[in-house]
Amino acid sequence: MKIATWNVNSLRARADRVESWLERTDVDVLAIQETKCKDENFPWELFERMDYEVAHFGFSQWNGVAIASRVGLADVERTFSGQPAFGKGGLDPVQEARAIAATVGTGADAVRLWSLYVPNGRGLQDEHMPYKLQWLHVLKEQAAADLAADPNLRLALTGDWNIAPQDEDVWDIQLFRDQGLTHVSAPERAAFHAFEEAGFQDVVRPRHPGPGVYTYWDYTQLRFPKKEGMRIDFVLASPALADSVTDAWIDRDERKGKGASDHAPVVVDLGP
DNA sequence: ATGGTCGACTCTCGA
Repeated sequence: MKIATWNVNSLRARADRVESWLERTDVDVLAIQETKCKDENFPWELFERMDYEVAHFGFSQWNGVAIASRVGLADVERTFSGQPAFGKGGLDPVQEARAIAATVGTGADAVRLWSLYVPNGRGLQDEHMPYKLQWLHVLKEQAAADLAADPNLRLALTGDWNIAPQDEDVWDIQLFRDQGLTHVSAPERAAFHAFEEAGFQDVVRPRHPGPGVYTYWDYTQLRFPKKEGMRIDFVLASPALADSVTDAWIDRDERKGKGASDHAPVVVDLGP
């Protein structure tokens, strides 16, 4: 079973790309982030044509997450337990469409999989930053509790984490430091590492160590042709799931050409 | 062979 995660930056704008990518790569399960649509605008027919079941969680032009699977899609859950809502300036907090889960595969091969779009944070002093950190903290607590309840759990936390955990995960760490940019700060990295301390493993990095290995390149300033990217999309696997990984890679080629998302897909092969 | 934002949607914001 091959699983993948991909921030598509609008599913409608990327529909042709997603369809041809699914045909080409033969993945069984795709976790999607930034669908940027509500259900009524979702390209359901794309997945029907391809014989994938799909579950979507999106209610505006912002965020939006989905899971498509051709190996079963059960027990869909929208938002994780205790997921913080974002409230600003005294307005009512809004629960954003940033997390959806499903059980994919069957029998001993079944995987509980989350498609996650972690809040960006926007700025080190922005009110979105404590929201991001709290969001991650609660998710980690939930995932750790799930794992404690069943140490053999096959759990995949996949998506756009909006964190570069190591200095080599950005093209110029000094630039990020000098400009006080997000994604590399100590609190963000601590929030990410807490998942690793809880037993979850990045299953791509061991197979594709850096530097210079990225999953995202900004559209501006020729970042892609200049190889100036960030590694911010991850598949974190529980120990039992990590044990069954046979291969993992970043499909950098998908970032090429006109009409690409600014993120590349990340693919994990769990074997036959 | 990859090229100087892009996407949703309003007159701008989020990434």
